[in-house]
Amino acid sequence: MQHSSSDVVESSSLRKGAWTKFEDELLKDCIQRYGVGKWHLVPQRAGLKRCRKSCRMRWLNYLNPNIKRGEFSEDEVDLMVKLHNLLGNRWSLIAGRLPGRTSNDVKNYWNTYMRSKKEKNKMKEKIETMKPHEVIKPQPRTFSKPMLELNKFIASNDHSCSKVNMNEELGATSSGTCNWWKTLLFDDNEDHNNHLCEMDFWDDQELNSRINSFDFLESQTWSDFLAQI
DNA sequence: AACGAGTGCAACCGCAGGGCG
DNA sequence: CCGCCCTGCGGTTGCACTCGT
Repeated sequence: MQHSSSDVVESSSLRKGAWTKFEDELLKDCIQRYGVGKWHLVPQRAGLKRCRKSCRMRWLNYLNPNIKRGEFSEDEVDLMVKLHNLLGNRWSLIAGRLPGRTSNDVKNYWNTYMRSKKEKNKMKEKIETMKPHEVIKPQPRTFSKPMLELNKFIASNDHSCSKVNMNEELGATSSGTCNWWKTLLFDDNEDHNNHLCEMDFWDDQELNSRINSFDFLESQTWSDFLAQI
């Protein structure tokens, strides 16, 4: 993909780095006067020596009055984790379901969150490797069954399975048989195979609490949810 | 007080995709 | 259909700040 000619022109003699208060004021004034959009016109209209991308980013991630500041609440983190399990690194989509949060916020938070989580896992791993009698099980290198089931689900275009259906399915197979949706109950998607092994140790209470954490799907079907996305 | 490591987040960069002539 | 332009997204970087030694 070639860069547009405007990008090349913009890159010369333009300011970079941190925004000053004065620049912020100019940008705010411009947005208030002309509204959001037409970013290629914003630097000229505002009298800013910044590229259009920089202006857009500054507005969307910082100056926009709808942005919520401060730490993420437990609910927000919870929802973020679930959405990430469903959508992957689609930060803008995830941010779209977290009112007042920007994709940059979500992405930054997630990277921090994942970093601390990985370190925790490393520590856990270290402790586990200290066991003198450990037996190392070979890990399957192919797709796990749940992922294959998910593919079938997507291919079949039957997205009508609601939380109720999931619970019914759980009731039928809670004894350890893998169901594709179970992988969505994890807090990350780092390694499904490891999770599947981990799942075998869940008791019914743990499994039910994971299922019930899907309350945000209570009133909608999967097709509703996917359609919204 | 000084310094280095760690952390959080603003900002940049490259690219993909859609609209339009 | 093709090429150009614009917009927006996601990965990455860099810097300021905090904290521990």
